[in-house]
Amino acid sequence: MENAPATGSITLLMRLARVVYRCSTEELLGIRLKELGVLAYLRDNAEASQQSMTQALHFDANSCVLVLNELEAAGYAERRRDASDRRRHLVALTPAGRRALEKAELAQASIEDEVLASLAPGERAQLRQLLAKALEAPADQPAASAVGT
Amino acid sequence: MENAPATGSITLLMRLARVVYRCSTEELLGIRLKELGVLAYLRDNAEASQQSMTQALHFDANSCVLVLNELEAAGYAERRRDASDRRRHLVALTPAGRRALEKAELAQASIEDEVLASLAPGERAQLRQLLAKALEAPADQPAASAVGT
DNA sequence: CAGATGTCAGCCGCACTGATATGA
DNA sequence: CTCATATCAGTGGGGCTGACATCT
Repeated sequence: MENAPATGSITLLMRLARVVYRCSTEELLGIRLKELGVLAYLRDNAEASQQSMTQALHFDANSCVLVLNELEAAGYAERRRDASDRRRHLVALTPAGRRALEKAELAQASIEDEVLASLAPGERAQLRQLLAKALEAPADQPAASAVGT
Repeated sequence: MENAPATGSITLLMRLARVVYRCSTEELLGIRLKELGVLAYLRDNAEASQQSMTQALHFDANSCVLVLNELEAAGYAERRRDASDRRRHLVALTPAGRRALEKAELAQASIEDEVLASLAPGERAQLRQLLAKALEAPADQPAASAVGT
């Protein structure tokens, strides 16, 4: 009988996330883990607005601003006004940012190698696909604002 | 050629973790997400020492103490001295704790249902297995204490 | 005017560090 | 004395909320 819930996926995910977070130090990556995520997004989405970033990365708008402040100060990203809508900032990766990203991803690969040490290469690829697919969804609905106060 | 790194598993994992964290409010679960993890561990490991908890859950020792303080105050867990080694506390789930856990896991299941909405049931099971397997490993080695200073 | 976008200040929860107490 | 276990206080980061400025 399977009335033993055996620990939900969410709990497992958060455990793994803690392990990853702990291992992903700035010393190893060169930049912070959050910054890596932003830079990776900028590589694939040049000229992105900050709003699209926050949605795609599931970031808080404020976190986004703060990270971009750091990235811009470090010379890794640039904010430019959108000429067609001057409320917006278009964010772009700089060459230095690209280099920092590549370096960070190299370090991250070896971290991933340890964290996922017990998974075979095929399993890691599978995990990656599943994560990517899960994130493709509009999975943000707080699910029960109707639960109420 | 695949020189497009296409966003690492770690980055994806942290993104999903943010989504999960955001959705897993105390209002929905009845308890905090961290507490749920601890209660779930206690269900499967009665009479566990706090040290074994921190290792298994990848928790900080201090976080562990704080969570147990809350759980004990709420009447969901109990700390007892180990008679054979009086330095240790043996932590046990109370009946109330079990009920809170079951309620929380029910809520968590529906959260999981939304977060993983774009995954088919089989894929969710697969994801769960992969996460569990990844956590089975001694994947904690900081990987480069030799890098630093 | 309302609405959208981005920025900033402040609060809270969480992880980590270092110091302390107790017991083996 | 040492080591292990647990506890606590303090610090740094991350995420969130609310107020504000700018622009459509």
